[in-house]
Amino acid sequence: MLTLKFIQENRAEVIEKLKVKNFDASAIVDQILQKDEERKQTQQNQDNILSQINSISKEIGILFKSGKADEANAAKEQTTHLKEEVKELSQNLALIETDLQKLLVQIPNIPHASVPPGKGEEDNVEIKSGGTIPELHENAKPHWELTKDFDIIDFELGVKITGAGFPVYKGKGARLQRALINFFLDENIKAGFSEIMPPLVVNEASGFGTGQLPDKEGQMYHVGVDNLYLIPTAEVPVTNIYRDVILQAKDFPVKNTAYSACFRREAGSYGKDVRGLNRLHQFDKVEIVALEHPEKSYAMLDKMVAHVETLIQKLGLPYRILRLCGGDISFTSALTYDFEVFSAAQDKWLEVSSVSNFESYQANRLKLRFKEDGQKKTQLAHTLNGSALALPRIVAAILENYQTPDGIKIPDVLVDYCGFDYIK
RNA sequence: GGAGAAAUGGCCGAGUGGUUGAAGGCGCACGCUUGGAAAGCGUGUAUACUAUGUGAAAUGGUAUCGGGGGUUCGAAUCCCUUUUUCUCCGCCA
Repeated sequence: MLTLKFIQENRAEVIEKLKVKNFDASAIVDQILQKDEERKQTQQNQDNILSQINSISKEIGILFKSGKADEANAAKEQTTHLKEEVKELSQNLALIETDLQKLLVQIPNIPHASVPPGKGEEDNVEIKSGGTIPELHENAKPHWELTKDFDIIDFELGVKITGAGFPVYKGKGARLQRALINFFLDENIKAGFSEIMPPLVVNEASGFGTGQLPDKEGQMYHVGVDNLYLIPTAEVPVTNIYRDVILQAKDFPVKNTAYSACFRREAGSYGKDVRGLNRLHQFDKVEIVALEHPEKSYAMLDKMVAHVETLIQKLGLPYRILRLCGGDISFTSALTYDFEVFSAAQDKWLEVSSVSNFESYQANRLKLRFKEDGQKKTQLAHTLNGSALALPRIVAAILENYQTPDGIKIPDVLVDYCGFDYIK
């Protein structure tokens, strides 16, 4: 979330810039500013009274020590009405603070100046493309037929065991999966990210820290008995490593990568692009997460985008990079680049990565701060993350684009990881 | 799952109702000392909100001793609750 201070000092700018995200912040910003005034007033009153009580208490202590019990007992009575006042004020203050919090959480992150205006995905701006779209043979098939023909991914079996959207990877299909995970992790490590194996379930505080809670609650699987959530992305546990942490400026950049299974309920998205591997409830993804100094976070974003691009290039897939418009960018992001690969048999672009700079929006929720050398003041760090990469659609594109009349050719970089060069 | 013990600052560790944001030590920073270093000496060393205020600073108030709640004029200290850790028992990949 945005900091109160920022909203106070940049009221007009906040409202103006959020228009790019098609969000009218004016009413809510005013409510926030008003609530905060209330909060300050109430807290000042409370602090004053507490201060009085504290000093009376000290006196009482001294009186008792010097044997003046009578005077001490008399002093006690002074505090009774003060205590009542404090009780009321603190209850009030708690209410005001929850209200304020609820309001603050409703304001999306400010989009970066380069975010194009727009309503939806049709307004995203293509900034780069690469690779060549293959010419497929006559009998080319979409991946959901290929997976069946070669018996490498079994969707029906997943339905039996769990439900729709939980495929079972078999034989070379499973092996390809593992190969991709290892390939991505190794490449990320070479690019300076250090590997993390995080928990796959997180608590409420972590869900809040990265912005999934409270608003996207319905998108996560919830383990009710223990009040835990299955992670929708490794971003959640990995970024939360740094919740309530104060770094030194010299610690930057912090770069982590993690493979995890990801779980998404995808409530409300049935019926649209859900065939085969296009949209799953459980899928594998390798994530990169970076923490950076505010002055350097956009340079880091560029590096991350360039790195993700090399992964796709090494796999030999046709791709394009989009700068998301205000209508398509996420609530918490300031600037996002999406990567899409072209899946030839479906004749369709599939999103395989989303690389974002959240600036201090997540950091504020996380209380992730840093200190400049020798400075006492803390500042919020910037957080960034991206997929590098999400597997299912990469697999879909590999299967479709690399299919030949003789079977599916494995991209060169994966052959050693797979231990085979064709799926026949 | 059952029984017991514990949780204090960057770390170790004292502290069972009264000027305790918290002894002492370590670490760290700065200064003195030195040809330089070590040792020694001195000073400093949490976070948030807030008031006054500044070029920067500084000073005051409030809160925080795992989390939440309570008792009390006053809580690190007493009570309740919750989480985590350790030990023992049970179960188990």
